[in-house]
Amino acid sequence: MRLTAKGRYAVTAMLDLAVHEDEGPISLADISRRQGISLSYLEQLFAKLRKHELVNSVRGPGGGYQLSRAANQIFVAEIVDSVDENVDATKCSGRADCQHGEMCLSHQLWSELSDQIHQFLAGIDLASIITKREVAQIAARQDAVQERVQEDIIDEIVKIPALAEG
Amino acid sequence: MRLTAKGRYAVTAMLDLAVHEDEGPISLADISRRQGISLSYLEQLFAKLRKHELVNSVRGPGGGYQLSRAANQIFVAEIVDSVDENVDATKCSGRADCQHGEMCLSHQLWSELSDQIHQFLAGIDLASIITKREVAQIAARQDAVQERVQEDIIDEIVKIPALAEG
DNA sequence: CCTATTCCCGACTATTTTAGTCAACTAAAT
DNA sequence: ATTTAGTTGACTAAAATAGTCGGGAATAGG
Repeated sequence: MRLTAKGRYAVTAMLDLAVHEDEGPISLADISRRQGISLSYLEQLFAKLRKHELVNSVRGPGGGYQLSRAANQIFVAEIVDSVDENVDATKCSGRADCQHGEMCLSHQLWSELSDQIHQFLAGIDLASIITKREVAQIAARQDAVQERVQEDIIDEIVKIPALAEG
Repeated sequence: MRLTAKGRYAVTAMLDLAVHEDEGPISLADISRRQGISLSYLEQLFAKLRKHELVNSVRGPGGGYQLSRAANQIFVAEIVDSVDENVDATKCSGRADCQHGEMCLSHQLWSELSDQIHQFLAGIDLASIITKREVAQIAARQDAVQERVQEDIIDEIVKIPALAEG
């Protein structure tokens, strides 16, 4: 799981779509103007969002993009994953200098951490972000999530194979 | 909050320090060898970790780096923040095209999300990652024992004449 | 049909970040 | 003194990010 400005742009744009959901298709030009993201860059991002079926497109005058599902069925993790195209995965599987295990340990520790962040973002949908804008509500709900997630990560970490000597 | 390979390297290196905590100062050369990170790149990362007082340095032969605090007092979020040097903050504070508010809404939504991720990582310390893993090793060993016992029982069962099929 | 709008697509480019190199230097231990 | 190892800064190659450009193709309205 990577978190960069690219993902933020995508989530921002999707939030814009969700907010203006009832106005019919929203053109990228509108999003560009409202969110301060260049049109061409939005085109690249939406090509990926469309490929991952998070949005539908409508061509022609009055056309634009719409959410492919209800806003409460689209989760932040999906959006970030769509535009980040994460390729690397474990990164040390099958590598020679990973044989003595210590390196794999760290990789896996990070991987588990990353998975937990992913789960965290997989639990947050666009609608909940928009409708529950009161900070206290969001914070309270996510504290509960956070607690569970932290227990989970410990559970996952204890499954990691033994560490080689220093 | 950004999550990239850079932060992963830093966390990996800090985990290495924590694991070998009782061996005195750990040289970057050791970490480089064990974790497969280039020495010079580690130097850059540790310059920042040192600046943020997450590690202490010891010069000369037998020198190296040590955690500046107990491993259970060093949290993943601190490490990531140290090497990422996040500068941008709100990014739209005081900008002209943010006057009509809509852009600021999205920025703020993302900002809140980002804060939650940060809080999540701020709750995970190095020690909890490592100590729980040791518990796991014991558990894994016991699992292995239990497995063998079960196999033995099955071996015995198949030898019972009454169960032999015609 | 024509035309404006808008998505669609690929190639291209500039900037920034990542990751790493190199070299010279300082501190300390033997 | 010599060796080990941190400290610093300048430099570079490669990748990702962010954006540009130019042409398409679909479609609504006239």
